Amino acid sequence: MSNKVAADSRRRGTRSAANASVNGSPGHGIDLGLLPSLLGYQLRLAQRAVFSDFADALGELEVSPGLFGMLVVIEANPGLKQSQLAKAAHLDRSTLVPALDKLEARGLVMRRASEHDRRVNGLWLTEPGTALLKTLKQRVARHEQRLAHRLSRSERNQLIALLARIFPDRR
Amino acid sequence: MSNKVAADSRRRGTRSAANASVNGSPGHGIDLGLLPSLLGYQLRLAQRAVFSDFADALGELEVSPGLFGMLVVIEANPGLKQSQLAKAAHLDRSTLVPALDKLEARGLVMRRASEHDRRVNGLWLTEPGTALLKTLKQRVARHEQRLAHRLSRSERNQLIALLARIFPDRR
DNA sequence: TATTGTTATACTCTATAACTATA
DNA sequence: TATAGTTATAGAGTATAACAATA
Repeated sequence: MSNKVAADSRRRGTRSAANASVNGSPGHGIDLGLLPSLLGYQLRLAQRAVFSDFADALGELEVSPGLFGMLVVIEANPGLKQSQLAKAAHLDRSTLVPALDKLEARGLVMRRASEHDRRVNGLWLTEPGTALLKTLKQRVARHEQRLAHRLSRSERNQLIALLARIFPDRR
Repeated sequence: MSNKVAADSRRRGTRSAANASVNGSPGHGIDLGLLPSLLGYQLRLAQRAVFSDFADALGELEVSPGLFGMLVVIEANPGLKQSQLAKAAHLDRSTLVPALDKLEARGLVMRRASEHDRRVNGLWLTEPGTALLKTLKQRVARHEQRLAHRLSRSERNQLIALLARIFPDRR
């Protein structure tokens, strides 16, 4: 059976066994088969590494990548409504509620009912929210540097460009 | 404040507003600020797209990327023990238990107690498990093709290589 | 009727701690 | 004592369905 895997790999112009030792793959002697040749697999590992490093970088500030993104988007679009933020974050509007509750409870974000349409909550950063975000951005910048320290700037830019091209149109 | 973001972007040699319209970013007119210039953000979006396409590709077979990976590794390492599979999959050994329960309940995988050390379960694919995995691999190959249809083969290979280089040594 | 925010609920994925049976 | 597998439990993160207020 593993010759079948090898055959598949040969056809694709990759070699999984070789990959396994070249690849950042674990040194525990387990054969990962075709996994290292799969985009989805590499993406999952890379994201795991990135999230873990992000958490280290922000440390005691206790802001997840998702919450950081929300702060950035609110700052860039003061007064936007929850449903707009949900769409920008690719989240259901019900999913956003507890996240905003958290940000509001920490005094970083304000919901303010619209005067024109009283169904709507506009979202603003508070002054402490703006201040914290400034610090967060500095840490995130350092995190990005650390992450990509094995890549040249042009490789990093190319990586981002390649990633951005993968998305199916629908998403 | 958004001029600050722009300044950051300028310093980094990227332009987030331009990115936002070039990037597969949403057409809902919300400014994503510096997010599109961040590796972690692009990685998250790319992984979302990949997982969704993976699910479509495997459809009624109802096998997640994680379960697929386990089947591949068990096939490549017949008889490996649970703790080895957990390590290869970057999971706690307790996390593996319900996943294997599922695979065993579906008749795809067998746990067999070792004769040498009765604490150990060796893992094997069943005959139906091997047969299903063959089908899964075909679907995954098509999924990978579909995913990367905007990239040339060399771009795809380069993307995988760049991703593999991001990992911090520790992981 | 449709939209906005909310609640209740549930599902997936993951981890930690404590247990058991072995070694 | 240490290891392998298991259980109980909990915490993110996410979604769907139904609701109240408002348009």
